[in-house]
Amino acid sequence: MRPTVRDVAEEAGVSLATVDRVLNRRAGVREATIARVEAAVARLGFVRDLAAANLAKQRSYRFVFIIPSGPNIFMRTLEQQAVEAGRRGAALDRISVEVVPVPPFDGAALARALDALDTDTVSGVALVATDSAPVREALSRLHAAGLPVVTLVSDVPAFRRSHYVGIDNVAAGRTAASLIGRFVGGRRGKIALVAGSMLVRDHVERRMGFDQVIRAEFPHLECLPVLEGRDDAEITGQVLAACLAQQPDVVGLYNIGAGNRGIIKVLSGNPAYRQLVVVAHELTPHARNALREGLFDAVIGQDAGHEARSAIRILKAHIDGMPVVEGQEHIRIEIYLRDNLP
Amino acid sequence: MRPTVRDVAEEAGVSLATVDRVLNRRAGVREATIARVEAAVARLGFVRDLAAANLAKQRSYRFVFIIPSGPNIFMRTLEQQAVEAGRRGAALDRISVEVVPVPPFDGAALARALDALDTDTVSGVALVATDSAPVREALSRLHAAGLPVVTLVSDVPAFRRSHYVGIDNVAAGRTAASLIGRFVGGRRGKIALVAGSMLVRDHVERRMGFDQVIRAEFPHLECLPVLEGRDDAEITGQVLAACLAQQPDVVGLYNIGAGNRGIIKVLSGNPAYRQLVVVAHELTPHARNALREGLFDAVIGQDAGHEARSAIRILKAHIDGMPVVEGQEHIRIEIYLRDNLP
DNA sequence: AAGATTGTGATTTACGTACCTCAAAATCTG
DNA sequence: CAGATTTTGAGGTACGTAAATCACAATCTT
Repeated sequence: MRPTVRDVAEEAGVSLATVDRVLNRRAGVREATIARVEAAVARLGFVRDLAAANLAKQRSYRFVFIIPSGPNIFMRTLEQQAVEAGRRGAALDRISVEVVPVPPFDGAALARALDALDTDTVSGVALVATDSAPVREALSRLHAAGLPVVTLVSDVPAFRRSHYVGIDNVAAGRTAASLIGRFVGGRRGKIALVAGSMLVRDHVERRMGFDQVIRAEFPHLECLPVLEGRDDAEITGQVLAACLAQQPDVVGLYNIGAGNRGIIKVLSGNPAYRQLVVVAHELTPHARNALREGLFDAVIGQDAGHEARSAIRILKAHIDGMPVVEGQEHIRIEIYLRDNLP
Repeated sequence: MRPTVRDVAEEAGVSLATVDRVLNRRAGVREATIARVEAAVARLGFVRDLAAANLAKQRSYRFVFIIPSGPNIFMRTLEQQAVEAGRRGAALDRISVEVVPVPPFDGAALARALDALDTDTVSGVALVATDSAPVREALSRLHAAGLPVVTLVSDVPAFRRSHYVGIDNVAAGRTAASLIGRFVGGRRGKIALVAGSMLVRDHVERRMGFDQVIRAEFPHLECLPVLEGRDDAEITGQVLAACLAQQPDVVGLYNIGAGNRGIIKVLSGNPAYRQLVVVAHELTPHARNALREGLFDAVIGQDAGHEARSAIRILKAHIDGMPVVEGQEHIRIEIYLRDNLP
């Protein structure tokens, strides 16, 4: 049988109340006594039964997810997964999840949303970060209030948040470059790059990683300046169409951000574009179709459901003072070809 | 506040004891009363608090993982992850995990191990299945005894087990073929295939998927007969070396099973072999090095930690009568290039 | 109709921890 | 050494469910 607090009390030769004071770091216990209790805990290998503890504590967790609004399908999936994970968590643990939408690429709006949070009733925050000064300040305020903060998908400097949940975007960019470079197969030419905005870290980092590898390993390829599509299918389509019309020797295309629908529309509009090696992000239904039809050659994905669940687990672990299981929370760079579509 | 059994009792106009009988499907309640209680449950949206229930029940879960012994690093990782997940589970839920080693590729031994399980004290079984008649029969016996059974990595026919935790091996084979086909870049030639044994389903399925895609999409490539390395580095190395020495026009290599060490030794022994496009399975330290050095071109992986945790969650869900969260338990086919190594 | 069987209710204890109160003991202060 | 203060002990209640006991009523047997 597992040892209980009673066993610890007996082993340490103190009362149950004292063990309780030590375990819950309440004041009013002499150093020497604390040491005795801790020794007993160690000797018995006592581990607090979290289920029973939470039952007694009647603790509940109120988590807020701040996610960009708009048609970005990945963000919508993330939102939906967060809500669903919350619904499920409500049954087992006492978790509730609320989603607060904010306009995309708008640091000021995000900062306002952060400042509007009631730090007394909210127990943790997960957000897709736009990396700007007001956001960083707002995060510092949350940190000061003792709220755990998790960044999703796109990060901010490490000391502003408790944890980052998302892929390594530099590595994702490198991967995209490697795939395009190898799939192009020795031909020389230019590569078109489309991002949402250079105001979000994830896009900046992907671009960086991409550049690195192209320069180092595929010097016969050349990256064109990054187009900005604001993660909007319309705009993305327009800027890409203009670029392709103007540049004759494009052999590859890397869509760093969202707006795959716009890309697909342009590509399927001109048979010549089928030759292009295309890599995009996020396995949305559109991207999946494009892969199946050979319009896209690879898609780099990340598991929105995993990220939502992971964020919740991490916030909860921070509050409970439990360690985070790194292996479980690491978000992988997924590569999809036509052949491993789930 | 969440409704409790008391609320349900009041709402249904019956006593707590009756509610308890209905909820736990105990005998001695009239149909009409059962219906009334169930209506009340539905009306209030009552969900039993599993933590409290397990606390009261003093229920504990004893899970047995049956994993092939031997030097196969992936299997060793799986074992270690299972033990670790069990250690962690001991604190929260009351989970214990034991690992039973069996000789690899030995259906009779596996069947004996299954039959040796004490179905009274074991609450669930996870196994890496060798697919043979005695194993299928032993699984049927476990099923009859009411034990949930999860297959890991390699499957058996669906009605013999409760759930399969692992990648879609046919798709994995297709993915390998697609990568090799595209990386070869139009050259024509032969592809060497090395598996552990054609007695395990995962290897058979990978091979099938691989063949499919090569035939359909890369007709200029030809698959050589499958070599069997018994997931052993020594043997794998020997059969591969012999094959390569004999076949002059091999352009690609797919290692379906383990024994990457043997492959690497052969490849690094002859500079000419550096030209080969090589795809292997499982991101072991050796495979990782080989990727980094360009000896391997891609590695197809699966997350052993995820699989171990997933198996435990699924077994527990079966016992608790809770639904399985498919999205969470789906094991992805991971593709690793030099650039997205974690 | 007496006895057996079955359905139901009321009540209690238990699980392991948190947290509260009140009193007693130990230690410190002057 | 008295008085003040800090530390410790004893005991209780609570969390939400499981499960047991006992009592009684309703229904069925013969």
